[in-house]
Amino acid sequence: MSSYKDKKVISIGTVNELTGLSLRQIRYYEERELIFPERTKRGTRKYSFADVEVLLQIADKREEGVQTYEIRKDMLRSGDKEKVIERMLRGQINAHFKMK
Amino acid sequence: MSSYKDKKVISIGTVNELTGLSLRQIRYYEERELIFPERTKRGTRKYSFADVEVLLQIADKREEGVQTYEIRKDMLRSGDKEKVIERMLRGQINAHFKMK
DNA sequence: CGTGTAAGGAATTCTGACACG
DNA sequence: CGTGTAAGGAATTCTGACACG
Repeated sequence: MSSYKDKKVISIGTVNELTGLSLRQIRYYEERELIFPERTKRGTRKYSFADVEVLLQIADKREEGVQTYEIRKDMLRSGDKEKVIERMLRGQINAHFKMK
Repeated sequence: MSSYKDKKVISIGTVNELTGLSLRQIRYYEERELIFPERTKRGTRKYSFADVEVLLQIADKREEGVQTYEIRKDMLRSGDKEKVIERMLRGQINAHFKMK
C-alpha cells in the first residue's frame, strides 16, 4: 500500500529544487492545507514524492490564476478522494500530537 | 527505468533514522565504495531509497562479521551487476565532476 | 579495520513579522 | 491573497584528525 512514493523523507530545500517553488510558497501551501508534510522531532518538514507531485499540480493551478482556496476545493472534489483525505488526516494527526 | 526508488533526495540524517547506522558508518561505507550518494552544490550527501536498502544489507553483513572489502566483492559478484555498476559509475562520475 | 568523538565552519530550517497590494 | 525578505536562534552536515585496536 504505502511505498517509497509516500514516505516522508525529503527536506524542504530539496523540494524547492524538485519543484522550483520557493520555500515561502511551499510553507504557505501547507498553511492553506493543500499539503501535509511530517515533522521531525526538531520540527523540520519532511515531504514525500507524492507531496512533490501535488505541489507541482498546485504550481500549475496557481499559474492559471486559481486561488489556493479553490485548489483545495478541487482537490477534495477530484479523483482519489481517499488519498487526499488520508493525507489530510495524517496532517491533522501530526499537528495534534505536536500540539501545534 | 529510474523511478522514485533511485532518486537521490534523502539527507544523511534521515538515512541514519531509516537504517539505524551512525553518520560515521554511513560515510565510511561510502569511503569504502559500497555506496554512492550524490552531492548537492554545497557538498551535502543525498541518498536514494535504493541506497538505503543497500545500507541495510551492508549492516546485516557487518553484523555477521563480514569486512567491507568482502562485502564490496560480494556486491560486484551478486545478482544485479548492472545496478551495481550503474551506481558505481554514477559515483565515479560525480566524484570526477566535483573533482574530489 | 571499523567506528567514536571533539572541533570549527558553513549552510539549512524554523517562526513571527512587516511589506505590498 | 500570495509571496518576498530581514532577523535570530537552533540543529545539520562537512572534513580532517586523534583514538583504540
